[in-house]
Amino acid sequence: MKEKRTSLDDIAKKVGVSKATVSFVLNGKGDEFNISKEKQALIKETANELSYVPNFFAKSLRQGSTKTIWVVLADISNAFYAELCKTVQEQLYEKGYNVFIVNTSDNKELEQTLMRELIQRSIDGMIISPSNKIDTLIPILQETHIPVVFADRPGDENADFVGVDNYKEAGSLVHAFSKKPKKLAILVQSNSHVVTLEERIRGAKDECEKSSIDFELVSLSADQENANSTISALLKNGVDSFLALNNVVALKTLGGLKSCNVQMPENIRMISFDDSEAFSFFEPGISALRQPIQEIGINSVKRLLSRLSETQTPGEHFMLPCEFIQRGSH
Amino acid sequence: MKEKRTSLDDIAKKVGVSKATVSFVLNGKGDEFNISKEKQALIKETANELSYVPNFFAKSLRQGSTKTIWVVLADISNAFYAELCKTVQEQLYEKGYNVFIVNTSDNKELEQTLMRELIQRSIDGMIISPSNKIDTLIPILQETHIPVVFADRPGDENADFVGVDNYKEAGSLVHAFSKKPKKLAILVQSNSHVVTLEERIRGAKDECEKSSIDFELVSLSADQENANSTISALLKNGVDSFLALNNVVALKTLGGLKSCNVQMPENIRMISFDDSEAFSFFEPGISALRQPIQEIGINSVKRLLSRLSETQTPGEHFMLPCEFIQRGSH
DNA sequence: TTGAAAGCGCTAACAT
DNA sequence: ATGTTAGCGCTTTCAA
Repeated sequence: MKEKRTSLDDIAKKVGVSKATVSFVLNGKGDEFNISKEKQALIKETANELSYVPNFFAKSLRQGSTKTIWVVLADISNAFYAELCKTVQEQLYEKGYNVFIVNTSDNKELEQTLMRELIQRSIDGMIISPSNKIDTLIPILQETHIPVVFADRPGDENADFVGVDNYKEAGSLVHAFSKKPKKLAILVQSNSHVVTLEERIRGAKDECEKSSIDFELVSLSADQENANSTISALLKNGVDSFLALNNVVALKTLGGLKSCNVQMPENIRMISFDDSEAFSFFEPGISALRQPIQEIGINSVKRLLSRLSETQTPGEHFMLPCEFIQRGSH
Repeated sequence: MKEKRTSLDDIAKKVGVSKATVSFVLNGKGDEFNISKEKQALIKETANELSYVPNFFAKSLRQGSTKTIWVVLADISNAFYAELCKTVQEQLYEKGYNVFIVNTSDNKELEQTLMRELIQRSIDGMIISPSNKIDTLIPILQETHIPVVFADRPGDENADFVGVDNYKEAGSLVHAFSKKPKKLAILVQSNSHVVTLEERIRGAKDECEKSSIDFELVSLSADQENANSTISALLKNGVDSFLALNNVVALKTLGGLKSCNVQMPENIRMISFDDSEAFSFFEPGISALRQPIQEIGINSVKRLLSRLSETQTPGEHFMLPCEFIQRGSH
């Protein structure tokens, strides 16, 4: 089966020259080494004939470098990350890099294995949204000197980061409702314990306390039926404003609200942290905070590339502003 | 800066043994080769101390194999593909494979470059949803004997394929409306020319003709304003049933319908080919054909793995059934 | 104008 | 029980 790939040597033998000559020609250095036009043509032709493909590993082993960047994310099925890595991919491709996306499914163990692989493969750089607490990653990352940019979820102080100020933005949303909330429900998913969400919670809470707004922090079940009854209970309990802290929760909240048949925005108001394509098609449209996903991607790449050239700059944190999209639900 | 990584030899020298011994120990074959416990411990310790990380390229070059699979997709920001590659990733990870996702952004040139890279890196296998017409890909793929499974979008007759029967499924949707359409609008995006969509169009058209249903094939602009006026014109034109041929178009259609303030499903009905998380939260819920994304993923992996072991089976096409989700819009 | 040969880091067959 | 050595396929210096 494995009818061995053609190697440089095969071509050399067939043409009757040395490996070196073939290597020169195939790497476009034929003229530089004054190899005769005819010989060059012959070599190229033969390479084609034998459908020669250089061995990437041999090449990498020899030269040490690979034009490869990894993008490591927790959950690619989340629209936010999908959009992010699409942008990153496009940016990097323009610069001649291969980019591989690796989905960790929020599997911390996998993430760590991956970090080791990263070093093994001596890739050029990495953009990551870590699901691990950073402390477990940093030591691994420090063994290597490969540039890493954290996107969306921050690393530590000394690491580059591009994202938004979740604390501040969440806080500001508390004041975005058209009527001051009598009672505000701050909604999250039951399982997730990521930094970004924790920051948003903290931001919303602090702001409520500062402005003496009555609030309740609520975990919504993954099951829609359960979520519905939670929402229903909240309504009975006097909640008139809903702040969903990410797009997944927002959709669940919306479902719950719909099942309770509320008047929005007259009696009940809601805002989502994270926008979604579908939000503008609801009646009323769902007002949402849009994160500058593309800008996050673009800036992550920009930062990575500058890291790739000048090695010794200290880590920087880039906080990009969000935009509040007013639709009708708030 | 590049303070050279520690190699096997460094450890060997420090401990005072040979490279081979170190290699054995570090690969867990210490006992097999009867290397003394103390020496083993010492070697491992030293490796740790020097924070040794094996060189992936050297290893691959030597052994020929990499436990690596590529998943190549046209557009990762499409929920369908995002879900698909999440499933694939999880399945493959369980089997001990590294999976890299590559997003081509429907860039055909990039896709071809990638195919070459694929061969260069002698990865173990690939799952792909091609954006190129297959004829340009097949010759490249045939140069190698690396197993490839086509998911969602088929390759040629001899290649493995896992997906759905777009022709048949689209046809059946024509009959799924609660009232026989007076006039049916078949909606697509203005730009996309992918096989799957073409099949769906063909299926819907043929079925309309067979059942003498008046229909119109409509390209919806990417711009929502334009899309809205298109929809409005259709309504004026007597269209009472809308069949959106993928999730993107469905959302656009929905927006248009909403802007026209129609009564659904009394006067106007709509169905989407492709489900979306948000559909159940509209009023009425959007009835949709759900593709078995997870099953497509699972079966693609299953097929790839069997290809990986027994080499010489002929290509097979797996057509998985879809499920019609009745909500309220049809 | 071309070829020989060293060596990137690793594994495994073959010696001791 | 451990060391020696021959490559894997490629690039590149040095020699001819």
